[in-house]
Amino acid sequence: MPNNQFKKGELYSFITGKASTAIARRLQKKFNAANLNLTIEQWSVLYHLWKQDGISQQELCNATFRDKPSITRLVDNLEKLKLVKRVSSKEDRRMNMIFLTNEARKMEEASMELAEETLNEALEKVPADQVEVCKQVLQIVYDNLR
Amino acid sequence: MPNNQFKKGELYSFITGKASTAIARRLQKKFNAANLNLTIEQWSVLYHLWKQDGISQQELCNATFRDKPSITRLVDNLEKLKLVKRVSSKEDRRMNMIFLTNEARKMEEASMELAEETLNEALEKVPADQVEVCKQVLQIVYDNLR
DNA sequence: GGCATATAGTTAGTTAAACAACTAATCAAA
DNA sequence: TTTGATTAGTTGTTTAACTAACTATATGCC
Repeated sequence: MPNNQFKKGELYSFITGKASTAIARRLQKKFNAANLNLTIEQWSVLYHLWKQDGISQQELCNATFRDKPSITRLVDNLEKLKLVKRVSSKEDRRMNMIFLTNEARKMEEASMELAEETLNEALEKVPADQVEVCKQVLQIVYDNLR
Repeated sequence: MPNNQFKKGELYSFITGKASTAIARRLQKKFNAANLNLTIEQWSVLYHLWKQDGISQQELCNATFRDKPSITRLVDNLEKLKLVKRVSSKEDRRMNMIFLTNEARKMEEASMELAEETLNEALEKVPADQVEVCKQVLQIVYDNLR
């Protein structure tokens, strides 16, 4: 029984993701306090667009680990906020290429600073090598379940 | 700078909790396949009630790390499913004590088995000592942000 | 007793996730 | 070239999270 690492009563927080929920809530509060009118989910889409925009909604699905309806609605809301624009592709008219507006580009620096700040608060007093192990475990978990 | 453990580009999955999302989705699929008509959130409430029922909604808030409106609605839906009952306390009439029905008690064993199964799949190929480190890190993160 | 304050829970409104069913465009193969 | 399958994206429905505003009960203090 090589993998019975969880006895009853220990599995709750692993499944419910208490830690990542707490991180997301803290970051959301920082956004609100800084008058960054963004949800964490919207930020997670912009995060990938800041690295490269002009990608399709399907590529955003893969990058953000969300399904297509979720991305449709997130892009809807980001468009309402005038942070992105849908441009239908000329090569394949099924596809929408998603582009950032200048407004959205301006938000990158401030929001990324708040994200790093949040993670540093979250990881206070955790030795770097343990953080590394934790990251690796979470990556394996993700790969195991895909 | 003792805590700058995250360079840009590494923080995304920590914040978005990709791993715990994947675990929850896998467990939900197992519930559906087993005709357990339960959401993961409903299960997370039952999880605490199986340990002890007859507790207040506020105690459920603390146990499940949710706010009061969330618990109100979860209890609403669990009541519709006839899995719990609200009984207003005689000592303090503001409080609802939440009790399991027999129906709900019957679901404990099967659902907990599926939860353990899910975690074992998630943690396949992860050495037990690394799982331990990961759990400790996530606990510290949670404590740091409370 | 009466008033302020705190606590328990509910309601309303917005955003998002999951799933199923759908449209439209593309591609592949007979 | 037309038919069938695949891919990209949208829409509808249910469940849930978060905030703010609300009701009702309890408590503490004068």
